[in-house]
Amino acid sequence: MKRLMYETFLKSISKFTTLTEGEKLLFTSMLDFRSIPKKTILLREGEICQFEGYIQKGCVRIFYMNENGCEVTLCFAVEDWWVTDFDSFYERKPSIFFIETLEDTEMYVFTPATKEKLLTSVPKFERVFRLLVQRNLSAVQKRLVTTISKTATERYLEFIKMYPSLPLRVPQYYIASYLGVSPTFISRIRKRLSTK
Amino acid sequence: MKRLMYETFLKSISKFTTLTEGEKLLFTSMLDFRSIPKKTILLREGEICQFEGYIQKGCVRIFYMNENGCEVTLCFAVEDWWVTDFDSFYERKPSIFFIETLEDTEMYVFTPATKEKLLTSVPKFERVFRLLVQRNLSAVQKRLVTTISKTATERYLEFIKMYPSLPLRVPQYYIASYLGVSPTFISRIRKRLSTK
DNA sequence: CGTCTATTTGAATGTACTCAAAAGCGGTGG
DNA sequence: CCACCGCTTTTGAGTACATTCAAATAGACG
Repeated sequence: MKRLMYETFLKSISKFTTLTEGEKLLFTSMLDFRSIPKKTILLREGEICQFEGYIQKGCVRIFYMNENGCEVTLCFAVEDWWVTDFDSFYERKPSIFFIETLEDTEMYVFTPATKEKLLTSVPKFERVFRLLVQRNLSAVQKRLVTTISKTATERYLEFIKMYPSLPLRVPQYYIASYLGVSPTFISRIRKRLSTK
Repeated sequence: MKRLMYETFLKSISKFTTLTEGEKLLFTSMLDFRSIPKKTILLREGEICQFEGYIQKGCVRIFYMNENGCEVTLCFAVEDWWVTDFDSFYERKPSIFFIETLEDTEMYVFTPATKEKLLTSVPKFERVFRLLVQRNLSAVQKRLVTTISKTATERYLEFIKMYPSLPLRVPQYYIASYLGVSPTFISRIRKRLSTK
């Protein structure tokens, strides 16, 4: 019963390692299920992030808010993605980010305590999460390079190619804040592209 | 004798874990020492990265070269930093980056084989390197946010505050390519700042 | 249907870029 | 010691990409 719920989840972990039935049980027993309505703030700047979540269903974004109240979307996370502020969650530091749901969302979450327990009881998971973080790092590195060296139009095209479903799921101005472009200009980009 | 050479190195690892003498010996025995002249290319785009290096002395940069031959400096690494292309080194994939020395450099390096051996023989190191990668990720995330939301002048000021010694060590146009600004414009920024 | 939110459009502006030329700087050899 | 060469930085003029502000339009939802 419960095993079924975790199916996609365990499949996603199995990309990195092979788990015994016992380890699978241990893993899933550490997780809390949470169902969260749209537009809920899960973490505020200054708070210490208390969760590392695997998204079963829904959509979440991490964003930074600068002095002027201007937002930068660090990332979107949808089904089969992990979401947390690593720096805050693992180092117990106040976060500089906000995390909010953009849709009704279902997540399996670790707390710092359950995550630590998992890692110490099955060291194999250290490796799994190291690999996850490495992939994340590599993705952010590539995005940084793109942000620096491409025009807004190129970045927009790359974005819709990489995440074709997101423009249908989230407001356009969030995509603007992800690409580092004003909402106005996203609109003009789309217009230019559609007339060609 | 040899122990002394590794002193700063072991101190840097000890921030993350406590090591027994045996573990220290194992660790250091896995490392190769390399002395590399200035302006040596250590990794080319398309190659698989064969090293993960700890910089004892010198300066290295990782950069991306786009279609037009335009460079983006992903990062500079100096004393007490690690340098590798994670994605390429760990996943055995052709790199999209170049790595080159900017000064005569001394490094302790792992190969994929020695690194893997270290990780399997002392699982504790999985954690150490997970933490290192997490910090790296967190730094790149912050930089992405800065790159998106701040002006070139603000980014320049932030850079020299964070790395006061680098402008004295590396040519200005490398800093430009790190900040995502033309060399011409860095010059103008400096002029404007100096006349105020 | 009305209200609230999101997107589009126009006009004016600004930030940063390109290109080309000049100046500065450092090393090497005559 | 100076002259020359190559490399880096500076400067000027013109331009492009993207922003801001304000107003108009379009969509979504009760």
